Amino acid sequence: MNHWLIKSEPDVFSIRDLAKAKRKTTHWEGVRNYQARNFLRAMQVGDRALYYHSNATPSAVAGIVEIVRTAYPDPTAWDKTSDYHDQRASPENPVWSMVDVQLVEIFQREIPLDELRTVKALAGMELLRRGSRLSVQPVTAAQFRTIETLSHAKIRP
DNA sequence: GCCAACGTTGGC
DNA sequence: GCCAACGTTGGC
Repeated sequence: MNHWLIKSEPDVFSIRDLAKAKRKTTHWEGVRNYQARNFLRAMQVGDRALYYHSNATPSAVAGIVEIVRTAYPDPTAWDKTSDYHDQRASPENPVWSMVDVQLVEIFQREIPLDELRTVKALAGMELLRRGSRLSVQPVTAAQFRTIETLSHAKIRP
């Protein structure tokens, strides 16, 4: 099982929106970066991902989701009315992929970015790299566990 | 709203 | 293949 981190702007689709969705599941559409797409394609059913709120106050890891369907064509790519429309895409040549994710847990306590930066065990995280903007990225099992544990801590460190 | 860092595009 | 111009991401 692999671990991941996926970003969403809460103004667009927050983890609470996911909690309200049918079966607490959504299509992870709109990824338009090749590196991120390739990580989507590497996801397996049962993999877990940290749900990160970007462009938020504060930006933070907000919870955990599980991959419940592996990558398949993202139809918003050839939908002219979609914000995610891409000229090059068509049903015959989808170009972009999405997976389905299901809510596992909303953290009792979100872990803000500035706190993540203080945790030694997380020093190698892609998210924390200067200038990093990758919206789908792998995390190690140890990094995943560290963040999960922080979210359950009763007292702020 | 600003702007640094990044990815993509397209001229050459 | 280089690289300048451009558009986007995302922290602040």
